[in-house]
Amino acid sequence: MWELTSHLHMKGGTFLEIIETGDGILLKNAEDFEPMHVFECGQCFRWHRQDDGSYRGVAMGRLLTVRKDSSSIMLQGATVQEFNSTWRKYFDLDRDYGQIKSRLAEDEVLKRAVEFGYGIRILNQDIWETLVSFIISANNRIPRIMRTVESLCACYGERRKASGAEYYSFPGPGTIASLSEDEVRSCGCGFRAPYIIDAARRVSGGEVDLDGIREMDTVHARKSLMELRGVGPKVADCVLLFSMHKYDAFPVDVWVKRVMEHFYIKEDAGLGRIQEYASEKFGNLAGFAQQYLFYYIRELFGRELSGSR
DNA sequence: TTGCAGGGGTCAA
DNA sequence: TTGACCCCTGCA
Repeated sequence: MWELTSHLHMKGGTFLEIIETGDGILLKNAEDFEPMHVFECGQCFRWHRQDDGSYRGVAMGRLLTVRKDSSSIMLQGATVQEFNSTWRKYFDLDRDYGQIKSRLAEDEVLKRAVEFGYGIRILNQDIWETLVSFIISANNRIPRIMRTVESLCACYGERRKASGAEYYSFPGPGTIASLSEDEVRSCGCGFRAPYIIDAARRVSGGEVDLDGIREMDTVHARKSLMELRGVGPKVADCVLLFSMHKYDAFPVDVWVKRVMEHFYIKEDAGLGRIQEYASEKFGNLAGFAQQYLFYYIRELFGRELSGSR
């Protein structure tokens, strides 16, 4: 049953049409949006593929199912109000990815990577959740990171209901600050448990202001994040890119290191050299380039090896 | 069945 | 620069 049409938004020369249906929001003409690419390019850990190919997840405290049919995207469980206040920004829908891709595709390697992961979008995720998730990601693999995050939410998140389904929010810094190391460890966090508790105490106590860090330039924001225990260059760059709109951040993990050495630098290179190279070559699109490259190299060579992040 | 090697960011020595 | 950290997977 279709209801109410229609909220029109300009986006890169085409109109994104937003239609409210009985059980969600339908986005027509949503270009450059492929749920599999968005949710499986390593930027998020609470989205799960369903048997019908849709993805269901909890983000920004809400349960949502995302489904793609031909050229439309269905956001099942969302209202127009939630779309405007939350999902539009979360899915970065006001950005013209077509333009970004054509600029990146001037480079031969990225041309292939962009063709492969054509529907990637960089999500604007909650900063606290992104910080904790990527502290957990250190020395870890994606399936285990997902299990650990779910376990933290199930044990210490808030239990909520939406359209008959139960789900758990991500526990806030105040909640985690009150937990013991054993309680956090028991969720599968391992040696990262003290880092997570330390971050929770400093954030909930006001010593660290995550929103304030987001307002800094990339260099200072990165430095501030790295003052947290368990946050090195890679974790800091992921937080910058996936929750703070710092699109010049270029997270370098083993896969990105491999792809940069193999295709560009042609020899072993340290982190500093790789980031310098990326910054010169991709500039303020470095973060986008990183996502296309990561998805491309991992899907081609890595998936059966590990699933690491 | 068991046990061991390997993977992966950050910290501390 | 290097080993330890926690846990899972793959393979003898």
